[in-house]
Amino acid sequence: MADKYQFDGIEKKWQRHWEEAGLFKTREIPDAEKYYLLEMFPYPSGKLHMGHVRNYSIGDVAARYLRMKGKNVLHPMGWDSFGLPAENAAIQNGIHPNLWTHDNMREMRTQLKRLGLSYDWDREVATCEAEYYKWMQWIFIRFFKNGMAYKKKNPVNWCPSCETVLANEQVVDGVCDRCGSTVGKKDLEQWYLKITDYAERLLSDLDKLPGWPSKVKTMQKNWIGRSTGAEVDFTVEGTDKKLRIFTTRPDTLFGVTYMVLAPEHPFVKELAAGGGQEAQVDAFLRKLQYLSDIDRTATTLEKEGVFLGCYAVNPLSGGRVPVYIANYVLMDYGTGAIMAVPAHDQRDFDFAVKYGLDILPVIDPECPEIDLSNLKEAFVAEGKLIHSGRFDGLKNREAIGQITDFLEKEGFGKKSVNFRLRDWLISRQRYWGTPIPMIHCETCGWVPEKEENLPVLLPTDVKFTGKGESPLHTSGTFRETVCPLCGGPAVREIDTMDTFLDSSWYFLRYCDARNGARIFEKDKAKYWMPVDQYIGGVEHAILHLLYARFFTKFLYDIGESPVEEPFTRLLTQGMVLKDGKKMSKSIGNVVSPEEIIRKYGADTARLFILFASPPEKELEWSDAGVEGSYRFLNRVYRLVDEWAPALRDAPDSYASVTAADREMHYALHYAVRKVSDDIGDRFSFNTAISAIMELVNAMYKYKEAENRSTALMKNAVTNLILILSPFAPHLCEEMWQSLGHGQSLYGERWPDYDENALILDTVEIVIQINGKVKERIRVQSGLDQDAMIAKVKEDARFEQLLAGRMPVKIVAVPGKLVNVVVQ
RNA sequence: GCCGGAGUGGCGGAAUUGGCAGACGCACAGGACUUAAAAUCCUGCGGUUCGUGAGAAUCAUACCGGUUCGAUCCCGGUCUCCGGCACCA
Repeated sequence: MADKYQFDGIEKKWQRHWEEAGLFKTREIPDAEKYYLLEMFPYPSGKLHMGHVRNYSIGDVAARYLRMKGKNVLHPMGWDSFGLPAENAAIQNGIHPNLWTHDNMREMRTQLKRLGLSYDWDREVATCEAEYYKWMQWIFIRFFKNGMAYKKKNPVNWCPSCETVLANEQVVDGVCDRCGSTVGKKDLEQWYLKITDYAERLLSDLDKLPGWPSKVKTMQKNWIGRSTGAEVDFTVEGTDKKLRIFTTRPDTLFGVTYMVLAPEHPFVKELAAGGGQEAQVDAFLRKLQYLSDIDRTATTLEKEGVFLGCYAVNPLSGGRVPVYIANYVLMDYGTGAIMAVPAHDQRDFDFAVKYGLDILPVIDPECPEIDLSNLKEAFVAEGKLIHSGRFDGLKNREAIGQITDFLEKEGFGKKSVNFRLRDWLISRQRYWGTPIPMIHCETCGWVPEKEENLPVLLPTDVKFTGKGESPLHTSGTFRETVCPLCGGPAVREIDTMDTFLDSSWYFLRYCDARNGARIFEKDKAKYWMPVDQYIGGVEHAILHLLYARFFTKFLYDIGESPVEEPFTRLLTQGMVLKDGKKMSKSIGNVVSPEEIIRKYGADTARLFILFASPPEKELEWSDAGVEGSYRFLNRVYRLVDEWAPALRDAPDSYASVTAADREMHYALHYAVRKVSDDIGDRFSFNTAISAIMELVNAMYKYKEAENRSTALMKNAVTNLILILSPFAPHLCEEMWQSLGHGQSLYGERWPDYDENALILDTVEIVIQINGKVKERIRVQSGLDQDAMIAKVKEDARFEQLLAGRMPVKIVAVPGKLVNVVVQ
């Protein structure tokens, strides 16, 4: 007998067997209960890391378990294969992104297969393939035709030396992180998706997702950021112009002492004209131009602004207030203009102090410690209205509604809801992404490509210089085309799509991945959707998961998606750490999955990564822990190896005769129940594995017992292999075969357990005095409270425990304990 | 600043949410096997005090308080760490 099991041969043998037998291919079977299990597909960076191993091991255990429970499980895999790294490789090493990406996909596919993951590879998708992005373009055109995609001029970060657009992350302290030049703004036409039209539904439908972690739902709620308030019109003195502002605090309207417009507000030029402040305004605007969006909106940036030279009139109080522009007001939230109430808003307060503007309290804190005539900071808590005309004396909470109603009645304003969520800027001045299938014609404007002409293929004759706009403009063949409407000369959009679009609907495509005629057959999507369980990193809690929900809702609205919410249950797995830190090349603490698999095998890698920590928590990598998991699998192997010959011809049924038999019988059924519950209900894989370890310990003990039953041992070994098989599938197949089975164990059903086996004749109960454990006694099981108390009173040690004190009260918990309360 | 989450042995974690705190594993120690080592098997393993000893007492789930017969779990406060958002009017 070999000391250690030969994992390498065993694992490769069964991986080949599964592939050749097509064991994990999935069809729609109308009568079977479906289960769609999905892990987030990877970006093909080239090598699998431990985070992938963890993510896909979690999913695979669930998939294998559910199949054995008789579910028709869809478990697909694919590639989020457009993106910047491929293009950087092209710029640096001259490798075409397409080649680089496909090499990486091949490499990683091999690694995934080496982990023994039970995917249906026939449904594999890669977002960079024309057969996939064709439908991405089709969706975009649907967005456009439904008025959900629009083009808008917007300032982007532009490096004058590199001649390229920069992402916000590439602008550090106002300079280009590649060449150090000062980054400026350039107005470019960019495509947007109107995700804000869905803000309300994206928010309220979170309540329909009880299977999501509340943490993720809260993050999405905050991101969408719904605020209710009012829009109010202020007239600009001496003109008929109305300045519309948004406020969540209409109760403070009488405390407005100035107004502020965003520097980009369309009225700025006009209002500044003739006010005598033109030069200052101009200088201020020029200064802001050189700030990146990130710096512009940083809280640390000092509030700054200039007087526009004009005044506005408060519709309620009739008061005349100066109009400013300032860096702390944003054009793309609300109306791009605010009323400033320094007494009750800290930002306005800071600004007012700096520029010597009036501070007028209109809410009385009714607190003697606060001196309203000399505020040190804005008062933002509750109170009663003062200096507010007819609304004086109202609680400010009530005043919000009453003042809003009054504004509406008088035509000065209206109720309003605002979201923090912005429309989704999807244009990327990049090559390796889905071409936006739009064409610009001088006479017809922006026109979508005809659907029968899709896909708009990415050209291959482009240069990767890292300079200029989108590399697509260097293609000699791509840009020039004809207008789909009028047939006149026209040019194609050269920007590509944000890759987050590609990953916003791949789960739908898996339902019918090879369909060349449609995005997917709706019947097939109807069979599989929604995804019953989605598993991935928490870093996607906001963007990816929000975008995927948005796409699903849109596709639902246009009659394509059968569901409104894509993912019923969500598991966000924790990070894999080494020495308390995230594994990273720069720290040099990366553990390579390849090496672990070479040294210990895939089964050990899977087992360890699931045993070391619950799935949602961070996982501290431990080489010693891996050794432990490896030892355990060897321990199982030796046990089965020793017994297999004797078990082949042993009978299946047995009677528990000895005490050891009864213990073994109990341990077996306990383990089956525990593992079933832990995998099926709780996704608590670490405790499932410890339950299997306990079973193995019990079996080692039992095999030394006198008069042990071979039939009982056969039952124990058989069930042990079955319940371990989701975690260590290769070893379990091998052991299953060694018992004389000719077929894969993945044709087997998950074992049942017998409730009766878990009922013991006697149970140990605890005697407590005042809640402290004093004694344990064995009583027959099933006793009611009175019988338990009687048993305790009979016990020889009871009087001794009381030590002469009188019981005041006795509490009994059936099957568990009796607590005697004494003075 | 605002919103979440978490603090349990030397370590990873368990206790399926009010009922025996520390399952299972790692590390460590002792024993068996071995010429020896590795591997394997068995045993022990939170702290303090008492006892030669089987054992007994007592403290212990970040800290302080509360509710309860009983709190790792519920409530109030404090501290620390982690995550998200961050001039959103």
